Amino acid sequence: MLQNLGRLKVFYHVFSKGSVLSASKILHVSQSAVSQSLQKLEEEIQSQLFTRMHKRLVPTAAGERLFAVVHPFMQELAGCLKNIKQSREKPFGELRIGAPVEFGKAYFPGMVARFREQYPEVTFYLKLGNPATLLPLVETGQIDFAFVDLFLTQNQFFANLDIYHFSPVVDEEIILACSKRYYEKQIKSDHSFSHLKSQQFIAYRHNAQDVKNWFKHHFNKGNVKYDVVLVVDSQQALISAVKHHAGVGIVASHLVAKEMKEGLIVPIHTPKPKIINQISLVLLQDKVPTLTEKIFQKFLIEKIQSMNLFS
Amino acid sequence: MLQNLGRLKVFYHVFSKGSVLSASKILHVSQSAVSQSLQKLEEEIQSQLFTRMHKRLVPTAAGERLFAVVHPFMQELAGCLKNIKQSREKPFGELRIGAPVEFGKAYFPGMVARFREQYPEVTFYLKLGNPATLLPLVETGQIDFAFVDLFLTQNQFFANLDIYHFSPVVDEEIILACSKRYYEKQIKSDHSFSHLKSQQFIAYRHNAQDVKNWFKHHFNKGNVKYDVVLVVDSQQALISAVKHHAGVGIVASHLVAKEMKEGLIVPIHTPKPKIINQISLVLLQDKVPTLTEKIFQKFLIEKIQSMNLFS
DNA sequence: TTGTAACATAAGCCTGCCTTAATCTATAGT
DNA sequence: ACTATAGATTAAGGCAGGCTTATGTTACAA
Repeated sequence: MLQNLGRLKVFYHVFSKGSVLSASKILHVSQSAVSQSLQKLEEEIQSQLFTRMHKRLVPTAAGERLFAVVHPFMQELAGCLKNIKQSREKPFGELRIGAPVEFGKAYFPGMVARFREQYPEVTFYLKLGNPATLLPLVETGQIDFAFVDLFLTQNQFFANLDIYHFSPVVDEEIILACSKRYYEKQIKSDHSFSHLKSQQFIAYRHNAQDVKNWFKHHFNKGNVKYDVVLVVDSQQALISAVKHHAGVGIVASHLVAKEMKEGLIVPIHTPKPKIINQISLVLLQDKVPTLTEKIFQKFLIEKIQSMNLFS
Repeated sequence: MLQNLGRLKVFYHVFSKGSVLSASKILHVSQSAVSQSLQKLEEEIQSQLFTRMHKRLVPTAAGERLFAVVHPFMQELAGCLKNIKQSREKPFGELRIGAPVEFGKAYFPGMVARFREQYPEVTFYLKLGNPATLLPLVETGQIDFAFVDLFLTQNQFFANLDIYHFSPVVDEEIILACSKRYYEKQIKSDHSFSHLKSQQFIAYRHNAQDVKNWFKHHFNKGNVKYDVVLVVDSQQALISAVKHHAGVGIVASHLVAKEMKEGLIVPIHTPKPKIINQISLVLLQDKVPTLTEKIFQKFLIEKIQSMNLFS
């Protein structure tokens, strides 16, 4: 490896201009400085880079070879620095964002599209997943920030949560729901634990973690085996199953607001307060957000809150 | 443009190792020096490149972007320097060579093949042309050296011939020749100027510069208009034309040695000494030849001379 | 609580880069 | 032929900037 990269810059300009003097003007140093730098470089790689002709430097094969490497780099570097610089003045570049699957699927494409209307130079990388997958990505800088919901996975253990900064974005009401027909046939207004625990459940995992969480909250009962009749990978699928009377399931209330109004889907309440699933923006505690990040976060939060999920 | 490229090297290692300390070990400087360099760099581009976490640096988007440019460059640079270095120890890389058309066509392919058997890491770029095109390429470093013959174009004017170094490689005997049948029918042993100048000529240019040079040498007569019946672009074509009794033409004697021995082609002599076309190796006066160049030049000259063009 | 590991900061030294000035040399101009 | 000029190299010395040592800070482990 070369010990002094700075001399490559001198070489680059000398090669480009074919002259020490004009290079020295570009570099704002004396021609002597350029001459000396160049000699040091040649000494270092122990090869002539130019043959000295009167008032002119003619590149040797080694010089040509080196320039072929340095030239494109200088171009790219200049472009890269320009990008970094201009992303301080106006949003620019790729934003790498994590989000829960439902949240991401439901809101992100539209948000991104609308944001890009305003800031067309911003591109996106969207990683969907649960906190267990997203937080490590935030920690290692593989994504810039993430949205996470804490309910469905709230009982999982995360070490070092204090390296993150959480800011609540929106609250979802989490309910246990079933179709009206299922309710009338199976629930019959009996909201006791012993009755409810024997229902047929639609869950997101085979272990029914979401269901367990719901019962833990409402009855303070854990470690119960529930009858999971269907495992789904999305709330939309769950809602569809519920509509078809397949059983009861956990869902964000705003996603079934219409169905509840029409009486197709019925929430199952208990005396305990509602479960609120807090969706938070999470970023590294010490990270100074870039302009692009700040603007997009502001944009996204405003849009989401203006949608008023409880309406 | 970045003012201090050296700091990129520090950045590169810090990014690679994700740690100031381990970068400092690689760079053989103190941990503090690395820390300071990095801060200077961030200051210079006015963007954070890493978010500082406890005992760890996590790259930001800007850092990732910069690394994406610097990383491939460092790889290529290392490779390039390795190449340059090893081309000091054994022949390596591309040789860019100029040669006269005939000379190049006749000898080069075989030479290159045989050389590459011995030094397979050497590749070639061969530019065929006359001195008027080759010398400027040597001067501007676009080819490393060239072989030129001076006879056919000897009367052309070249400025600054003293920036080149010429070393004779081989002497060709240049003759005026025709077929035996043409000789017996048209020349009839009359080698006088007045008789010869009225023959039918095969030449390499419309202006018959080669023919003019021959008459200038043998009779000291210039500025005569000759009857050029055929213009060819190669000695092989000229030889073919001569064999078919089309007229007389200038050719290197060794190219028609066999035909002369068999009596098919006849040279036209005069009392003046033979014309010797000296083929020289030409390189820039001040250029220190690389190992690859020296070895190939030696190889080529030995091969050519061992062929003994006058045999 | 203490110890430790890793990064940041402070202060001063010293290397190495840059400047100025002189020298060299090929070309242009008279 | 003589001089002037322009561009490169060489030499010497000043000084900025990078490096080192020492200290501060902080989170994690024991």
